[in-house]
Amino acid sequence: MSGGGSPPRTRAARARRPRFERQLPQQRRQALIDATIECLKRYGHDGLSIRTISAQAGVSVGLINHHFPNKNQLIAAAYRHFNSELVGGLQAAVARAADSPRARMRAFLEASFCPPNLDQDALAVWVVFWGLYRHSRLIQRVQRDTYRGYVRLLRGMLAELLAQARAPHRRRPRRAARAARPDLRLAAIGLTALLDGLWLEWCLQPSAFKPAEAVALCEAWVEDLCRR
Amino acid sequence: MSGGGSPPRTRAARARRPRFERQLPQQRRQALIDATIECLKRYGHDGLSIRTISAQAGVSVGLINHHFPNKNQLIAAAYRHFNSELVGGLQAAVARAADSPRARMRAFLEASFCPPNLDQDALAVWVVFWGLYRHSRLIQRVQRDTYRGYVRLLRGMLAELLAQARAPHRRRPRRAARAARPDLRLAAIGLTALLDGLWLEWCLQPSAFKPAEAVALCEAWVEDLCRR
DNA sequence: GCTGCTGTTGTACGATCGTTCAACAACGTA
DNA sequence: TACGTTGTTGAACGATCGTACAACAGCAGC
Repeated sequence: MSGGGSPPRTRAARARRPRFERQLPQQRRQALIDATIECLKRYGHDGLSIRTISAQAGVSVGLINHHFPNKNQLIAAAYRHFNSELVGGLQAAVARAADSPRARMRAFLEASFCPPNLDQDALAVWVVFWGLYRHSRLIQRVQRDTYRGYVRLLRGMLAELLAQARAPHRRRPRRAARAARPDLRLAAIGLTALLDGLWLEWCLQPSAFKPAEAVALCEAWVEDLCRR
Repeated sequence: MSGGGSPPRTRAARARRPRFERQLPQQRRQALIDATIECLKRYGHDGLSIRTISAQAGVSVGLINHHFPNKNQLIAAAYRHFNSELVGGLQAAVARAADSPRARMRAFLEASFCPPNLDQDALAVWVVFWGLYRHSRLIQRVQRDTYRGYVRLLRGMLAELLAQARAPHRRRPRRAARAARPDLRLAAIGLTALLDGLWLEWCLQPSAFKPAEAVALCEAWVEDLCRR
């Protein structure tokens, strides 16, 4: 009770309680991006308001326009961060795995069907971003930039698996190599679709199946592909 | 100049140009629902405004609240309509097909990968609805009601196919029948995922592959499933 | 032609939106 | 300790949002 509740009078006492803390632009920008994603998780599309985000970040309404030219740029930056977190996490999981094509694929699939990727809140965030895609060139640009890394990762693993599955046969080496190209393209499309579809389905209704079953379905698909 | 531009004076002339046309509530409700979906296609989430929708429908702002208790109810009604159009269209396509499990499945897949279902605008509409899902009990209710019909349709076709594939073998009839249950469940989950994922992928990037390739990927998946 | 009902209009209201900007204040520097 | 830079605040602005409501008007029935 010795002055804790009453406003301080001396300069020293005032200095102990600064009304705000200055931060480096880089840190503050990241904090605003994190707040944006948190608001999306909590309130969906309605969370994309300057006042909601600034309250979540614990700053005033004017600060956002000091660090970002406008709201759309902040949203695009949040989308970029969200995307790179996903791709980076998957790449790290693959890098941690054993040095076998099958083990790498398994690590990729298990990371895809684990938190924080397999999360209902995460789906809610993705879906709001997708809803902005058609009418925002900024979002389109981010999507184009980040999707490339994802496709490259998945295609690389599929190519390894297919090469390994075909190598032992040693039949028609030239024709097989030529025919493998369109197969790889369609295989990547199919696996991506199965993966995304299962991920979507689980998030919409987590009780429908277990994550391990989703991994098994994907592995069965890859197995059938290699056997063909 | 004989009175065409000047305002009419007689009652008969006035009667020729009624300022609006009264309609049955049922018709007007449907027109408002159609306008809502059209606005979603054109403007995305920003199209979900009373003024945008009423302008699209060619009515005043007040009319929406005369036919719907509030905006959310209109959106939920639009979601219900959009869902039933999809499921109804697929059911009709299956009903038109030849009386063979394989032909029915093919009709279902081809209808899934044809306009008006395979449409970038349609995806934009779906995605906005999904973005509302988490925080709107109305949307959740509609989803629950309509998704049932879709699952039943797809499960029925898969069950036919699996039964036909296993019947000729005539082996372990009892154990096969018992083991078929979990297979059917997982099969429906997997096919739904592949279907939705491919549909999503095509809408996001139509140049990536042809609709026929998507159908082929699904049929290959079903074929592998029956062979197992 | 008149009346009654009800579908329809359009203004009005309070709330909230994104953005601007002058003033404030934290903190490195001299 | 005083100064200057600049991250930060918060009131204010005009625009737009969803909804309410009183007045209007189309059209059927008498």
